[in-house]
Amino acid sequence: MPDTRDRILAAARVLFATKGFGSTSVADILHSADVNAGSLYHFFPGKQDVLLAVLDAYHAGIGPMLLDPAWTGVDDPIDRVFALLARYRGALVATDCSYGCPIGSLALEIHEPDPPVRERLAANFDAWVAAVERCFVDAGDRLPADVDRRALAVFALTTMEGGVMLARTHRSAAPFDDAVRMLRDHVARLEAAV
Amino acid sequence: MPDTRDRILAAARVLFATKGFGSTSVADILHSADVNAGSLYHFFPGKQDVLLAVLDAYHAGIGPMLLDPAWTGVDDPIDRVFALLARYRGALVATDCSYGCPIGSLALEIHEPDPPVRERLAANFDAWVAAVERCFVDAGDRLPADVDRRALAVFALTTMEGGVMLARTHRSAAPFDDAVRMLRDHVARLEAAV
DNA sequence: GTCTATAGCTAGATAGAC
DNA sequence: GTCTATCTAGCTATAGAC
Repeated sequence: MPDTRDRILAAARVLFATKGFGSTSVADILHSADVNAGSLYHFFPGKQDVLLAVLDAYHAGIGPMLLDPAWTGVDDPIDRVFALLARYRGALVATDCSYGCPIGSLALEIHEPDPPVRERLAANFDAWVAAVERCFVDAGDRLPADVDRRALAVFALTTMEGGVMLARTHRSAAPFDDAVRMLRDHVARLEAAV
Repeated sequence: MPDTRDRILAAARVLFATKGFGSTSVADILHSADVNAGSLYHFFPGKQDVLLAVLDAYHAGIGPMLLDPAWTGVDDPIDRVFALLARYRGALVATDCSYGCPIGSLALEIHEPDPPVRERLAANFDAWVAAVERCFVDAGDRLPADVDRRALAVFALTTMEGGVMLARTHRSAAPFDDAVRMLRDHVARLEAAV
């Protein structure tokens, strides 16, 4: 039996990703984690603190939980960018295009987040961008020297997040694929321009 | 004094855009519109039906409320695309990067929307994409013939929505500007490739 | 650390006079 | 069409025994 605190976090992570933060009640978490209210409030001051811990877990796990699985067997730095995007596509189609990026969903759901929440959302985005920026940096002179690697990584993130948003709304991976195909074309043209 | 129903819709539109749907209570709408509960429930069966009417209003108003103001004095079809994106940037900076695209926010906030809600969100995205696709179609042979105009319009939408998401989270227009600059560069390379 | 029971509040929605 | 008062359900969080 895993640690109680971990069970709470695991349950909350799934529920926040599938139902959102506001639509997930503490009772939902308790039921899903098979835990009593007293235990949850023993470990966390309140519901928002559970969210903070979930966001910290995402941030800490971006390597082992997201990047490493996406990049096993993929060495080419530019292929890695699109392997990462393909990972999000896999999550989409595996859930009938209803599950996307949990960070993005929370970022738009919580309109006026308390500073600690917003900071953690931003930190997650920053870590994603830094990882992809690293790919583009590693691509070296395959990309024109004057191309801003970090801005290109931000562009990859907006493509993914916007693609997930449209795919979920249309319940179809087609808009996600359209956007990623355009990004792939852009990167190919950058490579051809060297 | 405007029509009561219109006052309700105007108040709900602002509240849903600034606070979100879930965080806006019926009491908030009543107070903001200076209307009593009996009046709201006379015109609408419930809160969700107010949302449906708001989404219909966005859809009906995409020309007069969004495209027309963005495109006055802008005749070049490709400039029109970026004038539209600049309009969203203006909304961002005017609100300290806390207000973005109301449709996108609702699309990610409401995780399992009832079919009528999801259909209207999709219809709003479709209308946006169709308008931008028209711009790229009007660009004619300034773009390579084999470029999918509709996919390019979807790409513009994902850039905008993703950019708004990051700008709001970072409370900075910089990521929005990064993404739009990359899109602009992509379109410029397409034009140069003809 | 875990359990049950419940406080205290706010939500969406309704009733019925006018 | 508009008003006030109110119902019922669900929420977060707490109390206090074990």
